[in-house]
Amino acid sequence: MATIKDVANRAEVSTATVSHVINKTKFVSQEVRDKVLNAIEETGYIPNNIARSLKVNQTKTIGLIVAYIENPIYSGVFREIEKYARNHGYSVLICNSNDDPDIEEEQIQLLLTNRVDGLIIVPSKNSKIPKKGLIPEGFPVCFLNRQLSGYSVPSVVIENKQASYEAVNHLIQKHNQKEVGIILGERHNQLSKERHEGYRLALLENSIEYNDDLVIEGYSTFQGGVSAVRDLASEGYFPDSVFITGTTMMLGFMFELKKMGISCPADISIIGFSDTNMSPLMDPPLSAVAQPINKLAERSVELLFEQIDGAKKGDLVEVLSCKVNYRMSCGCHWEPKFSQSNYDKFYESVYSE
Amino acid sequence: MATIKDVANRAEVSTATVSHVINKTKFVSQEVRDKVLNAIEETGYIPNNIARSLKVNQTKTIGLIVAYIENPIYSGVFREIEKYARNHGYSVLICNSNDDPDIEEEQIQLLLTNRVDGLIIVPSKNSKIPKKGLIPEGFPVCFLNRQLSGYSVPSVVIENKQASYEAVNHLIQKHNQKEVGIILGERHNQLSKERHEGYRLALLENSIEYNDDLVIEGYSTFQGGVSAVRDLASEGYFPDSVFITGTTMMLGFMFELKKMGISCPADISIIGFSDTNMSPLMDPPLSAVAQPINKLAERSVELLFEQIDGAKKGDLVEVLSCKVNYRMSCGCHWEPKFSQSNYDKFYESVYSE
DNA sequence: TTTCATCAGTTAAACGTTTAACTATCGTTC
DNA sequence: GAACGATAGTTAAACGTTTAACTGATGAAA
Repeated sequence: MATIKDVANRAEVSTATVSHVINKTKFVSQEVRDKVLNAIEETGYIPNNIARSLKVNQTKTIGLIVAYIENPIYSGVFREIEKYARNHGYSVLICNSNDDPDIEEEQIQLLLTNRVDGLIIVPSKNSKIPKKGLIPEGFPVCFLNRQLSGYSVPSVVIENKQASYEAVNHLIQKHNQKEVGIILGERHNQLSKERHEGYRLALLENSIEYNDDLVIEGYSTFQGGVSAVRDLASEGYFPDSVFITGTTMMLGFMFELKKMGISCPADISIIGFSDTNMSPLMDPPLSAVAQPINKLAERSVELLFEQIDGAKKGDLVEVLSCKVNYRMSCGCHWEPKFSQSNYDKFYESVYSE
Repeated sequence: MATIKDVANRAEVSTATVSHVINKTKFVSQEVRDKVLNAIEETGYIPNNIARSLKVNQTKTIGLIVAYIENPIYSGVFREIEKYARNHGYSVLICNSNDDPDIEEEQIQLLLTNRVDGLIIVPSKNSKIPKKGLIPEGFPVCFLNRQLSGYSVPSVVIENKQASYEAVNHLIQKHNQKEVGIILGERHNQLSKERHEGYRLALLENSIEYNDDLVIEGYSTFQGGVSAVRDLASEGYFPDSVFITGTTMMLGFMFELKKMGISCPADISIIGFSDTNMSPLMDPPLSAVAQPINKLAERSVELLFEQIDGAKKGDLVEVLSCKVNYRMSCGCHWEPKFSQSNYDKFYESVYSE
């Protein structure tokens, strides 16, 4: 493969001149420039970014580690991060940790060894990233969507409590629901705690007594959603509405509901967490909390870039608020209007094969 | 950041020795090795893969360009490719072309400049990758899922005709359907042509007359699926079954069906293309053609590695057969059995937040 | 005519590794 | 004790760039 030397020889100039025309770092006369450009054309020269990176000590690459690339949230986040990064002249090296702390650690190693300029990490659930030793002091890092305490690393997360409050409050105020249940993943989990808090707050503000029987752990599984329906039914009374804090559980819940002949939203109102592109197509179209994918991506990259540019961010936590999309599963009126919406465009492109 | 020199100084050995203990390329006495290992520990040395790549002239990185990372097929393919690559000591740089030929070209440039050792490309729909000039002669490349003719590049694709034949034949033979429709994307499109062929073959073999009124273009859109229902209904007769060759169209079709009060599978049997993890959760659980994601990923990486190791592959086309998963939408009997299946595991992990 | 700034290009060191070629030491063997 | 092979480490060039420092030519000002 041709090098800058080959180009220089062919154009009968020095490598410095070639470098300068490529990078526009110094004025080069039209005549010489043309010679160089021709030589590049003729030799099929492709600049070697590896050599460049070595010399300038930066790779213009950022590393991204996500738990599951197949989660629409993360594939969306990746798409946005990559777009944003590319617009700023950066590439992204992405790794899939499978939520495995060991793989996660290995991947951090790998990315550091490849000298990425910064790291955006969705920490794995049982992350054991050492507080020091693995990642050099002061290295640009940003946590995404999940925060880890005790690190001097900024994170950008979503406002779980507010989202939960909003959804539950909506059920109470707009649909006059008095018995609202909530299906959490695992109660002790940080995310669940925050969502639980928002739930309690909404009850409190509407002077509804808290009833722990209506709080169910679904362990984020389909089966958990199925069981939740049974649990609620066996309590003798069935709540008139429920806020389900996970997509999997929601699917299980809906599935079992249908099986038992309980109709939504007639018999029970539902709001889910994590609005996806499937939501409007469900039966009934699902009302759900939408995570601000774009903002999540944008802010994390920005926080990273600021660090790359030298700013210290400490353990700053940036909290992004969520929007709840109300469709039919909570009892709202909603029209699909697919023809004018962008669903079509989305599906056409994304699911076209 | 510490370099190999710092380590060498601290351990009071040469850089060559340090290199040898890191890479295990030469015997080093226990005593010296320990000194080096300690020095590495003490200096917090992280090997610089950039420098290494420059020297050994390979980056142990492969480039992957997909059309849409959010398409579950491609995020799945990516996950598998990354896993497979990592097991062979390779990283993967992935780019999202958005099916835009210009972005695609730019990204190929970028990856080449970053000296990836090989390239796996899902060509964009209107790909204008130049036959020569952009990618150096003999550079390891593999096309994935879509093939481009006229290039000396191997590809791995799925057997569309066979899949289509199988699905349609199933409708005819198992469910005794005489009028089977097919919804294609665009008729002139290569994929559609192949699927169309499989459809015709199935009819022919079962001595059913071909009727062009039952072949509908849905342009791979949700709206196209909606229209297809209306078109078929307006023909006066409604087919008893239909093979829908795209997820988006299938969603639109199902949506409109429900709206018109046509029941599936009682009134109409449906088989879709592209089985996803949503299929079993649909109402009714969807029968669909499943693309062999793992094989697709594995074979493409293998083909690439063989080229990296020096083999010439020409324009070899590797065709992978698909499996049709028969659930309820075609009229088959099917039991969810979620508790024992791996759906739960999948959803638990992937959609947990 | 001298001085000196500007211009357009060159020289060569440096980035952090790898690795072929080399060296010094120590046993063996005859 | 000479010759030699094995062992364990070192030396230094090379990979393909960038870029500070340098050079030589040109022309304007004093």
